[in-house]
Amino acid sequence: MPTANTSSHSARWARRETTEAVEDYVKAIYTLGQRDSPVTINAIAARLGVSAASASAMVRKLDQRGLAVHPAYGGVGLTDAGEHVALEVLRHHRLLELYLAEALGMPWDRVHEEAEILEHVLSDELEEIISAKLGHPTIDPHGDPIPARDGKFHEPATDSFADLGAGAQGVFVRVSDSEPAMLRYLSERGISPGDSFEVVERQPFGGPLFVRFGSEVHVLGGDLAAAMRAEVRR
Amino acid sequence: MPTANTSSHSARWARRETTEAVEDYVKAIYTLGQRDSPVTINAIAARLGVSAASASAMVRKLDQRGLAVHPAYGGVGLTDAGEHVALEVLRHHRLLELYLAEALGMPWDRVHEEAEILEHVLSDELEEIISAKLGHPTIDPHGDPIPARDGKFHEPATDSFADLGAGAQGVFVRVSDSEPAMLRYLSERGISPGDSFEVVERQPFGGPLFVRFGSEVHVLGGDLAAAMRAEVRR
DNA sequence: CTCTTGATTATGCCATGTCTAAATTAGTTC
DNA sequence: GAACTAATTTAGACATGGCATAATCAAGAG
Repeated sequence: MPTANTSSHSARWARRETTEAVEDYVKAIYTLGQRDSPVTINAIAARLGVSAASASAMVRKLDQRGLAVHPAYGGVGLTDAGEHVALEVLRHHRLLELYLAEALGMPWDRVHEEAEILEHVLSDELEEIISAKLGHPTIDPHGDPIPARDGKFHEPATDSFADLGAGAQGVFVRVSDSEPAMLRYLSERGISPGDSFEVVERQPFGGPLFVRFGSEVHVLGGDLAAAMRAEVRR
Repeated sequence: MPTANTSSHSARWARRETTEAVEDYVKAIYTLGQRDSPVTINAIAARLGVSAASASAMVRKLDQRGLAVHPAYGGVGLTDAGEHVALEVLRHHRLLELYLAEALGMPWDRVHEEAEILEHVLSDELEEIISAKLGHPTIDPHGDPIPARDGKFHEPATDSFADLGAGAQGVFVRVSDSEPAMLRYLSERGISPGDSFEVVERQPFGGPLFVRFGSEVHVLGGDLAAAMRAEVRR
């Protein structure tokens, strides 16, 4: 006959005072803010696959909880607390990706979605253990930095392949939102995050790119090129 | 403007058609059934820390979903499907415990609660990888069997220390419900799951037991003795 | 100054799971 | 076999968390 109103939800969330959805929103705001500022409600809604109304409502909650700031009809930003949450989730995500791939040998096109689940559930203790096992890495195999436990850090800017011109060189960093199908397609062709490339040629009128990875030249176009992101050497 | 009614809940549960709570109930029914049959609603409620009314309602749902059977006012049992779920969760749990302890060096008094969380989230793929990494173990370090991916298996009966008499010998298997505080207490005294023991003497009137682990004799009584479970050599 | 686009409310729905209080049933005792 | 007790089940609600649609409302573009 327990008197405490301990719903299974509260039991589940007792471990952390943010829900999975809250973490996803905060993460979305953070990553969107990396590229485009200000972050719009619509962008968040699109990223998360919800209606604008829902995003608006949720962002208000984040504001009330002190995780985000959004002046009416203005851009959405994160408070320090919100950024802290975002970085923690991001850290979890990248450590997990790295661990799953390196230590467990999980194929690269799978680690993302697996990490997407586990990132919300990873305890601080386990996070620490994993980080230690990996030798406290500061960048993941994509070349993306892993946030320190509490520190901020500089997330290097990336560009979509669709925006690159001939002659651009750099490192293929990731597929935006890590579409597994695209990752798989690419890996079947020997292209993996972390690979260096050079854009050999670009067809006009939004046409495909000819990109050299190592000695092979591949043709990339359409949604694929748009989704692929590069850290460009400038 | 997505039209599909894809709530974050459904998104979360799309990965598995059972919720965390359902899995907990099924697991509780299974483990309770190991020891005492029939399994009563009250026992489930107590195990899960909810009211009997809640347990009753939930068990009805399990019945409707074809995971459990419970004749009105009768004992609760699992269907094949329910047992399948229970064994899967149990398998997850034990593999995780083993992995966390063996591969990641997490202290024993912590692995249980960590596994309690992760067991609900472990994908089949990751489960398989972990199992392989561990060499497809069939028993966990407690001495408890790890269910095969689909097979049933015999879970050896365990007895509470509180029920043992002088002269009883066996292996200390686990602390019931894995109370971390008790596990910690025991491990500080050099007693771990898997250790062999012999009951040297037992004080009458529900008094403490004197139990030899290796060469040391320890005194165990009260809730501790009641919570400790042994696989007794008969 | 209108028009379009993005943002915000106003409502409502649904799913999960829980609780308390009041029946009801089953089992035990006299 | 009536009465009592313990276990179980209903009845009735509530809280949380999140989403959607429809209809306003703000603001910058022309």
